[in-house]
Amino acid sequence: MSTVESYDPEPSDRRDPLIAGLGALATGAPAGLLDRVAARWVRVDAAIGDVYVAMTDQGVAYLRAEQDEDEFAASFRSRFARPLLPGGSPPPALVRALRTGRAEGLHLDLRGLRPFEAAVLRAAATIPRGEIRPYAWIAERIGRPKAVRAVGTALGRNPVPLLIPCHRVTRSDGLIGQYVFGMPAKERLLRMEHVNLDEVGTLAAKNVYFVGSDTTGVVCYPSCRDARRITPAHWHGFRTLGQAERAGYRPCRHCRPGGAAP
DNA sequence: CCTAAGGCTTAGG
DNA sequence: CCCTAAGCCTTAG
Repeated sequence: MSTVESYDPEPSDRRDPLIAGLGALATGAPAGLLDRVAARWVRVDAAIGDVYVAMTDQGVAYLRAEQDEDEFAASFRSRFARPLLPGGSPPPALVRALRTGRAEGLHLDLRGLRPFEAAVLRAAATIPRGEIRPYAWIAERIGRPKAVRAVGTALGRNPVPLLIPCHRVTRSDGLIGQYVFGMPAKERLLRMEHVNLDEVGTLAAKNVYFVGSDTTGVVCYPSCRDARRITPAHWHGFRTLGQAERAGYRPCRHCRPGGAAP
């Protein structure tokens, strides 16, 4: 910190770096220091209703749909050791992200996450709007194929839901799965993003979890944008990825069923 | 530091 | 089809 470096200690301070450091803190704080320490909260109208959002100087750090600012502050403090101050009006980029569901380019402050959690969220962030992937897909992608349940736990702790679209992660058996804001909200969000949940359900009822085209020999998750273009005459459903592969299909490079590496 | 319990799951019986 | 327990990261104790 420039304050500490530029501080000219009194002779008596010279031997003790701690005293010198404390002294530096006592001299004038530079403008902006407060915002490097404190977070600011704002309220934004999101697709699921009003949410509270905390931002640091690095970006958006926390988003929750609490009842009021006190409740939000309490949940923020139970997780972050940093003061929370009122932040005025929300940045346009944030408002846009929460209204459109497109968070590209928005800065997030994800410091403090465990490496596993960070990996899970990074994978979740790659799921395009309008598509869904299973929890097991994330587990595969991050190289922990059996940590499926831990993936759910990590997503449940997503500090910035909506911005990192954990609602696009659903169960392998075709059910929606749990969600921080509740299952109904998850379903509403997905329908809003034009995920055809009715089709997903219909297929699941028939034990179809993968679909392929016999012209391209490519197999996809049903919600994959490429799967939605398969001509009915060439459409084939599969229960497992293995069955599709045995039939000569290879995983789609876009939705990467099974979590295949790039 | 260690153990236990529990969570936005899933495969297998 | 329902039920169980494996499996694994976190956190509470």
